[in-house]
Amino acid sequence: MSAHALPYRPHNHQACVTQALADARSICQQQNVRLTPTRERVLELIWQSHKPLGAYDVLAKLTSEGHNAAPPTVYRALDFLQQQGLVHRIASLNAFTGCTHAGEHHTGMFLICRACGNVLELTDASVSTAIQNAANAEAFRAETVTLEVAGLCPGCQAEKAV
Amino acid sequence: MSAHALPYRPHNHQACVTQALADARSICQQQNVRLTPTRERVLELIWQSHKPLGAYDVLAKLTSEGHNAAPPTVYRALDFLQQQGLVHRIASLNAFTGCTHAGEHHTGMFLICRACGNVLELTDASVSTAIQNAANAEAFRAETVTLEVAGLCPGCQAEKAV
DNA sequence: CGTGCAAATGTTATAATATTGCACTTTTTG
DNA sequence: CAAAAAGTGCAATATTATAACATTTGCACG
Repeated sequence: MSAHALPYRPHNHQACVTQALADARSICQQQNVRLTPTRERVLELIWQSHKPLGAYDVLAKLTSEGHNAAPPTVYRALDFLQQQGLVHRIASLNAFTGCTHAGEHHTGMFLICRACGNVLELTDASVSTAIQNAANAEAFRAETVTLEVAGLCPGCQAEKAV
Repeated sequence: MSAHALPYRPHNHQACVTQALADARSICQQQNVRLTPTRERVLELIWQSHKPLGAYDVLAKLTSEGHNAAPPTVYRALDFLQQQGLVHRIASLNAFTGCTHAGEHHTGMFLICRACGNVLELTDASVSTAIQNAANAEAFRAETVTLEVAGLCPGCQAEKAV
């Protein structure tokens, strides 16, 4: 098999950003919602790496750029982006990360490296199925799934081994 | 099959509490750690229902009892109880719930009813296996899993149908 | 084209959740 | 008993998130 998943190895990250922004524009146009400059800028900031960013990190970057921003500015933009499926909130970190499956219907599963902080978003049918089955067995109607796995990514396991 | 799981139907909840406290005493003794009065009282408060309680809810109850408590009082007790596997933190709610599998090694899965607020903790081998497999497929070493499913419990589905 | 409504943003304040640091007390241990 | 370790009290503060209301912008419709 080839190398590790993108977040875990060097890559032309600018391409990730460009792609994400292009997807976002296209999705918002399809949905007939407005990707305003603030929203687009927040999305771009979130995409600056594969490490989730806190709302106040985003805020700091905005204000350092001269944008006249307050917390609600950022939270509104993030709420919008979440609704459009362009970013995800990582509950265990109180932070936000760009969605790498924008436009697809999916329940994300997040692999969060506790060493480097990078996050890989996956969709795995057998995981989703198992969760649904477990919920069904209790007659529980599942609506939203939060699945976040913390551990060590391949690269950081290697470092530790040295 | 019999009725729904405990949290979702009327039951003698005092028995839950009593059992939880007895388990806690036994576990702490085995682990040779101290279940001090404050820690025990916090555990008991957490167990007052199957609805997760926020740290500040616990704090309010403590102070209303005349206990001279501040936020660290509660967070320390909760940290201790988590370390001993006696309570779980529900990341998506910023709240805490009593562990119904105390003493067992497990990765919990939580079914959280958005209507009544009750939480059911499950262990499901096929879910755990599927998650491990998905992580392994990315060469990711999984350590801790946060799995929280929001939706409607059986009782609240029925109410809605009326 | 303008006017009026809805969506988005600006602004101030505050709520809710969580941690730090230090002093002091209690428990354990040698 | 003395020293070390664990636990607690307490004040301050950090971090995350929302409420409330004024203002501006985009856009459909007359």
